[in-house]
Amino acid sequence: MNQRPALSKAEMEIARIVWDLQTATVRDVLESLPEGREIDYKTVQTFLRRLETKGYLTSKRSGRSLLYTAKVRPSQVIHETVKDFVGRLFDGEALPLVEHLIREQGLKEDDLQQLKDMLSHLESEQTIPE
Amino acid sequence: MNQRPALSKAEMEIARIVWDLQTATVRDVLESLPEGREIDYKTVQTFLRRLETKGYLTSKRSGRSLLYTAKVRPSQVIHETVKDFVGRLFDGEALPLVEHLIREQGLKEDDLQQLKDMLSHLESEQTIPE
DNA sequence: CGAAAAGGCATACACACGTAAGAGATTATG
DNA sequence: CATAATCTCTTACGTGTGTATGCCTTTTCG
Repeated sequence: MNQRPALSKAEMEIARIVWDLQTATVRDVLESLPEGREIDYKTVQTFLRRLETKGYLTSKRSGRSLLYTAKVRPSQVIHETVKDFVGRLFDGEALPLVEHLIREQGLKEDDLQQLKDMLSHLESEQTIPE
Repeated sequence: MNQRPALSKAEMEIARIVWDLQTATVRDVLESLPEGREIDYKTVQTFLRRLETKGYLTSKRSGRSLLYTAKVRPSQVIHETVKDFVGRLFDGEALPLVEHLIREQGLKEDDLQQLKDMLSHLESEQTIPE
């Protein structure tokens, strides 16, 4: 079904920036790095090239520089990544992870309320016909 | 706070088996590998040794072989791992991940019900004082 | 008893990763 | 225009990762 090689942590970090910018040059990405994340122009360049090689991005020349954009839908990549994660840490069971998130990771009052709302809504949309 | 080097995927796989067995020899782990996961005795041995070096397990000699057990609470490791994951993929926001899990990953009717129950329960325990 | 089995410890080895330097081309600037 | 700044492309390099081999010792079994 899929079969691009998996993204490493740093690659994911860079990919997310490109997704966010929609289309970006090496420099764009470099400048969008969060405060304090000091990494060389050349390094960013390497990551973008690798992301293209791995099939996650495509590039198009624009003047003397390259414009990178997503080749695979970000949501797709996220989906796969989460799935793999759940698989490896929770035996593929999503519920225990949700449970964990609610109990032990920062879900606040507000979030809980939103979550409840979401669940009620689901109830009405129930059995969404494809 | 923490500061063991992170676990790699394969290391996590092995660690989880040890946690599950509570205490395990190389051979125990080898035999607890899931169907189809063919990996050499020596390889398992290497992983266990690395897990010890990284500070996740300790070993105690028993006869001629070594018994490995958790040195850090599994829940702790899970917690850190999930946190890192949420950090890298969802900007540290747990809610979007929960949302994702509900919408796109296998949460079924049943799970949703359980989830709702859990939420109502939380309501009663509410505002747990630190 | 002597060979095979089972262990440990040390070492290996190819490929992935994070990070970048070097070389060469193009563009901008004092 | 000569020099500095930017870019790309290629190559590098230490460390991590997945998977094991080698060698040595202690058990076990035919």
